[in-house]
This record gives sequence, C-alpha cells and structure tokens, in this order.
Amino acid sequence: MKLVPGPLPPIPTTTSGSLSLPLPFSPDLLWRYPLGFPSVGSHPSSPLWDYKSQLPGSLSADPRGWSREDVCIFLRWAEREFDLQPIDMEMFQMNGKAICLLTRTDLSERAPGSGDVLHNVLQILMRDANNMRLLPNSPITPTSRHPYPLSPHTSQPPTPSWNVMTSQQSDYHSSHAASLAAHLMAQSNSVTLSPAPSVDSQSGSPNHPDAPVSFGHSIFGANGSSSNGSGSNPSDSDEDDKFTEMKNGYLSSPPNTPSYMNIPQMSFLTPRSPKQIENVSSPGLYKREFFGSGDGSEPNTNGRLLWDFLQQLLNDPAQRYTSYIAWKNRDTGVFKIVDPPGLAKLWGIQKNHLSMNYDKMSRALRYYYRVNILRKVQGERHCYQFLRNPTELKNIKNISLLRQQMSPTATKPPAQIQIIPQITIKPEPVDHISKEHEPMPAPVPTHVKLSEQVQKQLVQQQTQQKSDERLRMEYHHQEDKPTDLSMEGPTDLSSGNRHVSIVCSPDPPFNGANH
DNA sequence: AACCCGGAAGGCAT
DNA sequence: AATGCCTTCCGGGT
Repeated sequence: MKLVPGPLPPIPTTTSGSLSLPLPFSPDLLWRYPLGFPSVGSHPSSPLWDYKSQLPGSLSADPRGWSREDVCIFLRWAEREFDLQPIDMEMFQMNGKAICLLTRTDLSERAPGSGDVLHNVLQILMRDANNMRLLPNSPITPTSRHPYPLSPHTSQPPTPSWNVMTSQQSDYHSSHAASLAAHLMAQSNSVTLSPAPSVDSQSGSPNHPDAPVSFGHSIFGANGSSSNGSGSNPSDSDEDDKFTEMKNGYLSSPPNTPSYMNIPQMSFLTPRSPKQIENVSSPGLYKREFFGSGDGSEPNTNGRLLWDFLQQLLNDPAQRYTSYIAWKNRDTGVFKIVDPPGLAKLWGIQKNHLSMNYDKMSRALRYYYRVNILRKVQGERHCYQFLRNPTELKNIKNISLLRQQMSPTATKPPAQIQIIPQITIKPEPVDHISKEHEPMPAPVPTHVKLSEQVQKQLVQQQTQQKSDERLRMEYHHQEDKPTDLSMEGPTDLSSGNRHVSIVCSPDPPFNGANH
C-alpha cells in the first residue's frame, strides 16, 4: 500500500476572500489508506511522487484514452503498487473511458476492497490530464518538480497546545506525509472533508442516477456548476466567478499534487448526493479502528459538522487557512474568523450550499452556544472560543450516548460554568497564533519608570494573560461537561447569559506577576 | 453598515 | 418516522 507523499500545498497568497486554495488535507486518507502510510524512504530523493511517473510506460497519462488492455495493465499495476487484493479482470472488461465513469461504489463492487483506491487513483490521473490540457500556463504548472513554495510556516511548524497534536509534530521535517498521518492518527476518529464512508452497500447499484455524468474537469459541470443538478443554485454575479475560480483552483493542482490533497479535494467538492456518499468501507482494506472507537458505531462526521470543519481548518498542519480562520490562542480554544465571507464560502462548498454566507454560518455557530461547543468572545468581532478540546469534541459525535448520560437534572452544567462571563480578549494580530507559545513577557520591575505607553501595554498584556488563563481554566473545565447537541433542554447558556458581564466563577489563580 | 443574537420553519442525511 | 444538524429567513439589539 502506497500513499503519495508530497509537499504541502501553497500557503494561500491571495487576499482574503479569494478561494483558490484547496481545502485541508483530510483524515479521510487514513480511512482510505489505513494500512500504513508510505515510508518516506521509499522515495528519498524527493517527497514528490508522481503517479504518472510510476505508471507502466505503455499507459497514456489520461486514463480515458486507455484501451481495454490498458485498463488491465493499469489494474495489474495498481494491484502491485497498492498491495490491493487480487482484482478480477473479468469485472473490468472495459476501456478507459468506461472505467473512469465508474463510481467509487461501482469500483468497489467490481474490485472489493480496492475500489476506493482505484477510484482515487483514477481521479488523480484524470485531474492531472485535465490540468495538462486546461491549464498549461498555470503558475503552478506541472513542469516544475517543486511547484509549491513551502511556506515559512511549514519550515517552522507550529507547536500545538493540544496534547493530541504534539507528538506528531516532531516528525514534521522528516516527512510531511508521516506528519500528516501522525496528525490524523492523533486526531483519532477525527473528521475529513469528504463524505463519510457509508456502509450502505445497497447503494452501489450499477446505475447511479445521481452520479456525475463524468469526472475530471467536468465534475462541476462545464460552467462550474454542480454537475448533478442537485446542489443549490449558485448565485449569479461575481460570486459565480469566485466559485469558478476556486474550482479551477482545485482542478489546477499539478500532477505532482500529492494525493492527500487530490483525494480530499475531489471528494470535497463532489456534489453531495446520497449516491455519491459512497461505500468506501471495503471491509478487507479499511479499518474503522483508525477512527478511534473501532466498533463502527461511532458516526464519522468527516467534516460535515461545522465545528469539525473549523477544527480542520484551524489545525491544518501547513497553516494554509490562516487567512480564513486562525487560532488566537489555541490553548484556550479561541479563534478568529479572519475572513468571514471566505470562510462561509468554504463551508458552503463543503456542504454544497453555495449560497452560504457568514450570516448563515454564524447562525450555525450560535447553535453551538447552547450545547457548549462554542461561545462568543465578547467584544471582539469574529472571535469565538471552543469550549471543548478536540478530543472531547470527537466524542460528542456520539450524541445519543451522551444524551443518555444526561439526566434531566444533569443538563445544567456546574454553577460556576453556568454563568459565563463576558470575556474580552484584547485585540491582537492574528499572527499571534504563530507565537502563541512564546513565553509571556517578563514582568517589568516596579522600580523601572515606565512610560505611559509601556504601562498601557503592560496592562494589556496582563489583561490578556488574565483572560487567557481564565479561558484556559474554563476551557479545560468544560471537558467534564456533558454535551447535548439537541436543541431542547435547559442547556442554553448563551441565551440567558448574553449580557452577564461579571465573572461569577472563582477566578483561577493567576501568575504572581499579574498582580 | 456590519456584526451579533436567537426564534421559527424547513431541508437533508442518517 | 424520528432525530440531528444545520440552512434560511427574520426582527431586533449593539
């Protein structure tokens, strides 16, 4: 089983609102390739690994041009290359165009345990072929072996605060893929941006009325609209252009785009029809254990939940989405939506609600108030705080279980949490995230005469520390709280506490320097 | 004007 | 059919 390691995609260099960057690499990869990420040593010369360069020489780059024999050659190659279960060639008596039209489910039916891999590889090959045809002059043209300038962020990976993320980061330099894998492993049953693997094998009928007619460059339709017609109507106006640009951006990934970008992108933007949430849970190949519970009972949200989506963007190892959303203080879960419209667009694409805007998305965020997933950072625009760490957030996917655990009287959180103070975080540049673990400034000796400005700054720093510490305490305290995502019950803290501006919970201890 | 809030109704997927 | 999770719309407040 191989996975294509590769460089991280470019850090967005566009201004906010431009949606030309791909969405984050998805833990879906572990779902698809759970048996092990490739060792970097298998391709020591370069982190890049190009499918096409590995394809049998007789095969053209565009799988749609393959003959029936070519398809067989490809399948044999894929068997070897990805350690797939033996593929029954009788099931693939078709030419390249035909195999490219097979859905993931179709492929899984014809090649149990291997369909998902085949599908992904074919998608990548088709995309690459499209790129070569459609975007020969793209600035990220595939002519370069290193088309992606690595961001400074990537050369100095952020030090995460959440424990689950710390261990894997040390391997970052040695291997992006390994780091990503570790990241995903650490995130346990975390989410992906692609549709959830379904166990509904019944949906895998050869006829898929909702399936896209074709793939590749036409996956969004010729004009960039949803190809299955089931999606929301994109708004006219320049928003269309924006989406077209974005979709082209996805599609313009060069052939060297690592599969961990290609695959999620493809599924990410694939219209979300029921038939397309396809069976990728080929029993022999994909193990649910990689997502934590292992019993298969835990729903896999795969980034379809908003908080999950935000976490993915926030925790992107390459920090590619900091122009959209960024931690202000990861330790306390405070983040800022840097580009509300842009983020909303991303979310809209994720959910195939192309008319999504910040107003609607923020409404969804506000629903999280009452279930204690989020709260607003008062006084700062677009700033919210996760009230639960990722580990716990993952657990609340099992809503029914949590609801069972909640007795009617247990729906109220502890008193000191029930009254949530209005917390004001001092405005700070978002790039604070990159130095969030810098040691706090040393207290200024009292004997030093401070200028008014410096004193003000010190007060601000102390205020910030105080707020951070309080947030941190509350943030971690939340871990014991039950969660009920249902909209019923008296768990609505936000509505009753919107205007509470005093801290009713005991102040957590502060550093002596603060007083 | 932009942001923020939460009620209400409804859609969609599970 | 029930439920969860939004999505959409809205009136109101800051």
